[in-house]
Amino acid sequence: MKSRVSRCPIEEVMQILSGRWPTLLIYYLKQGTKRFSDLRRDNPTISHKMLALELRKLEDAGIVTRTEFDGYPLRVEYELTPAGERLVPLIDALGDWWEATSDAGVPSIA
Amino acid sequence: MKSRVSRCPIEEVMQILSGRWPTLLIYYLKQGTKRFSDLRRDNPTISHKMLALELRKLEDAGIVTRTEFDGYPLRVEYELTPAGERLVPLIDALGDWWEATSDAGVPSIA
DNA sequence: TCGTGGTTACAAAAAGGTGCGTAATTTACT
DNA sequence: AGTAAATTACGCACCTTTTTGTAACCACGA
Repeated sequence: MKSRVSRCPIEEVMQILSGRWPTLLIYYLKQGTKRFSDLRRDNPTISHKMLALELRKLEDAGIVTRTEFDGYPLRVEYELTPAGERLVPLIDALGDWWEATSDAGVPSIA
Repeated sequence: MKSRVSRCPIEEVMQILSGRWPTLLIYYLKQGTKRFSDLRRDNPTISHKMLALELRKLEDAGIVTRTEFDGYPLRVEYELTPAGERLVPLIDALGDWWEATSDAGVPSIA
């Protein structure tokens, strides 16, 4: 999804949150500051390329901060911004909604 | 995104809502019952293949109902389920969040 | 030589677009 | 009256575009 079709804010958010990783990364980052390698350990199936790309996307969107500590082994920390923290409950609400609807069986009949 | 990496409900919702179309279709369907061709007119850049696929996905997820009226030119109507209507405010909240954070300028400095 | 946090190039996989076919009936034209 | 064409909501096959994975490389030190 490289370009937008409307100027709607909803489409813009979905452009950022779409895909497997963004919400998962936010989920792990709400536990606190994480380093690149921490996030790779948290979900081992992401490739380092994808992790780098997704983190950049979240950074550009103002959801995470990237802090580089220059030193010997080179250390970078990722953390949710205040805006990112405000996003967390909204994502959780989606998860809750899904749990509720799938618990209710087939909603098209009920 | 064909398979899941965890059993997390958030990942499951994102599997359904990811991409350009799902939220847009829900947006138009909250205006009321729509037919296939209505939805194509609402957003002209979707192909009929994509529209059919996305509608099936939303149907399987219990977000929309598909009602087939068999007749001469064949008529099918799509409508939000109660669960789908409960989802609408959550999506709107994401849009509002995005508007608020992007209005605030660059959040990484502010 | 390994670990850190990447970038780049190439390849594989997935997503998406295009156009054709379909069924049944109305309408349009001759 | 007979024929052709249009409508509706797709499914299917083929092909292009986009996304993602893989692997290699980088610098810097312990």
